[in-house]
Order: sequence, then C-alpha cells, then structure tokens
Amino acid sequence: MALRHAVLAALLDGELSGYQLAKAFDVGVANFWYAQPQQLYAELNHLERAGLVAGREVVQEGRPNKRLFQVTGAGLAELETFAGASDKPSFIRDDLLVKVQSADHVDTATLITRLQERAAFAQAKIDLFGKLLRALRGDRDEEDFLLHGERVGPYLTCLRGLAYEEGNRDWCERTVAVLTERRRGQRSRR
Amino acid sequence: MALRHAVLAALLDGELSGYQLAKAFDVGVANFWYAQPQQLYAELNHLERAGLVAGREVVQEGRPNKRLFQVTGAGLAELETFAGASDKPSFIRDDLLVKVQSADHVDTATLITRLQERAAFAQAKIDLFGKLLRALRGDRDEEDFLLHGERVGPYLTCLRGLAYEEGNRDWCERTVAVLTERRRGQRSRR
DNA sequence: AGGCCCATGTAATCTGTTACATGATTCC
DNA sequence: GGAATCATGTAACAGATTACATGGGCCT
Repeated sequence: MALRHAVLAALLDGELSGYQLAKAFDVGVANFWYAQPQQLYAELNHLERAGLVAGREVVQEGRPNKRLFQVTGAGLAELETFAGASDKPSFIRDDLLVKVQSADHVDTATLITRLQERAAFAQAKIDLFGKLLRALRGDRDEEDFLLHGERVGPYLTCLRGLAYEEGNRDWCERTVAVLTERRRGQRSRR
Repeated sequence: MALRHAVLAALLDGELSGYQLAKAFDVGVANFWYAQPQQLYAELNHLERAGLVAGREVVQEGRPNKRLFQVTGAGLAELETFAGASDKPSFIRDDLLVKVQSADHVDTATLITRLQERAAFAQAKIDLFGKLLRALRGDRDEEDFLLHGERVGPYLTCLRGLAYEEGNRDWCERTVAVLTERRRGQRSRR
C-alpha cells in the first residue's frame, strides 16, 4: 500500500498530470519508488475518489486534454500518518545478483557481459542524478543547500539513488575483474 | 519469473528443505532475493513438477519429516539459459525513502526516529554479513579467496549486500544529521 | 503454562506486469 | 512516410502478501 504514498510524495512539488507523473517516476522519482504508467493512472483515480488528491481538467488545443492533480489536506494528513508508521525493511530483488550467485556453475563469459551492461546503465544514472542534484541546489554548494534550502526531501532521496548506483557500478567492475582474472587462471592451468 | 531462478541458485550449495531455504532467504540469500516461506514451499513443488529440482523425503524422529531438494541437470540448464538473458534493471522501492521525499511537509522528529531504526537495522546486517564472509573464506584473505576459492558466487553477492547496507547506514546517518541541524536552525529563528 | 523451533501447507486478497486500444500533433 | 510525444485508460494474468491451520518437542 505504499504506492499511494509514493504518489502523494511525488505530487508535493506541484500539480502533475498522470502522464507527467509517469515521466517523473522514470527519472527522479525512481530514486525512491518505481511504478508503471498504468499503475499511476489507476492510483490517481483511486486517490481522487478517496479525497487525498484533487484533480482539475485542463483543456488544451492541438493535444489531448489532461487532468492535473494536487495533494489535499487529507492527503497531507495521510502522509503524516504514514511517516509515523514503522516501515518494513526493503529487500533486494535483482536478476543480476541471482546470476552472480550461480557464477560457479554457469558460463562466466556471458555473466561478464551482463555485468558490463549493468555497470554502463548505472553510470548513466549516476550522470543523470549528478545533473538533477546540481539543478536542485542551483548555485549553492551542497552543504549550504542541505542546511538552508527550502525543499531538501527530493535532494536527500536523490543522494541515496546516486550512492546506490555508484555501489552498483563499483561492485559490477570489481566482479568483472574477479571473474576475468579467474578465467585467465583457468586457461593457463589447462 | 525470477523467483524460480533464485531458488535454483540457492540450492547450488547443497540439498535444502523448504524450511531451511526459508531461513536462508532470511539471512544470506536475502542478498540477492527475498521471498516468504509460503512462496518457497509453493515454488519448490512447482520446480519439482517441472523436473528442475529433485526432492527426497527424510524421516525424522522427534520432529516432523522433511523433504530435501537438489538441483537437477535440467535445473542447471535452466540457470544457464537465464544467465544468458538480459535482465531488467532493478528499481528501488522503499517506504523510508518515500517518507524522506516528503520531509519538508511532515514532522521531522518522527522521521529521524525512522532513520535511526533503519541505521541500526543496517548495522546489524553489516555485522552479520561480515561474519558470513569470514566463514565463507575461512583463513584465506579476501583477494586470495576471490582468485582461487572454489565457490565465489555467494561471496560476491554477499559483498554486494554488505555494500548496500553500508550505503543505507551512511545515508541514514547523514540524513539524520541534516534534519537535526535544520531543526536547530528553525528553533533558533523563532 | 507460555512461547519458540521445526515443518508444511491452503485460501483469499492485494499488487504489479503485459498486452491491447485510441487518436491527434510534431519532428526527421 | 514513420516515429516519437502527449494523454488516458481497460482487461487478463502473474506474482506477492496476509491470514489461517496443524502438531509435537524443547526451554524457562
């Protein structure tokens, strides 16, 4: 039931349409939650019926009309309650780690390819998050922004996303190095 | 459909019962996947029917009988195929990050409590993973074990789990420091 | 006496994914 | 002419969580 709260948290920065939310969940917001457009459209209608967000139709020319949503007072109260509840620990569920777990029983050449793909993906996100952080803090430096900026929530979650992807990249590179070295060892021993 | 592969990967280290698997998925294995006992019992039966694992009943005295499962040749082949497929990127879905995202609209005192709880949880896992890694590598040092040990898959995934929890702990502590400092600033300005 | 460990499941429900559907506008 | 963007959904299916069920042994 945390998707509803993720949507509310994402709408704190201003009105968004379902479409815009979906875009946000693909970049910045993906730091703390991930969801597909279909889920978001459904959840927005759900939240509206529950009175936690309010939608208003915006008529557009030359493109489809859209509905912009903002968090209501009840929505804010709901977030407050949510923040008070103890949270379930977040667990890793990652295809790539399953593959590395079986590294000793599976062809390592293909594994190395997967790891390099993931490292490249992680690096792309690192670059993106770096840009996002710079945009959020403007011309201040990080320390100053964290202590005196008005909206630090998104900055703090983006920092976690950045560290997470740096961890991914470093681990992938280390693992590639280990598996490559082991292959060399095996070849020379034959 | 990756739970099946996670179970296969977990069984590579030897025969396990559903109950033992569930324990493993709560500690070490939780580095690469997480699942509840109910899911595991169901998946084991499923895998057995598909011929990817073979179970044998072990009669016990003084406690219920159990069924031990091991990976079959077909199971190994399935893992090999899985390793070859490209994997979907793993996304973060974390209650705590949702809460921090709304930090500017929510009571930060309770948030700080949540962050401290999470930091303590992360530290406990760090300690556990440290022990696990030492047990896996025996009296060798890490570099030596990674290059010449026989089974490095579990070691490598445990390293990722360790780094992940260190990242959690460090970020939680940093975030607590920032939020605490901001509260001090707000008080003195009133 | 109460609670935890071993050991395995079923059933109902909730969440999330995949496939399908529509249709105008803008960019290459 | 074809692809991408804007904009919103429905329907079917797969995966995960929660609640419930059973029962002996061991520890305090």
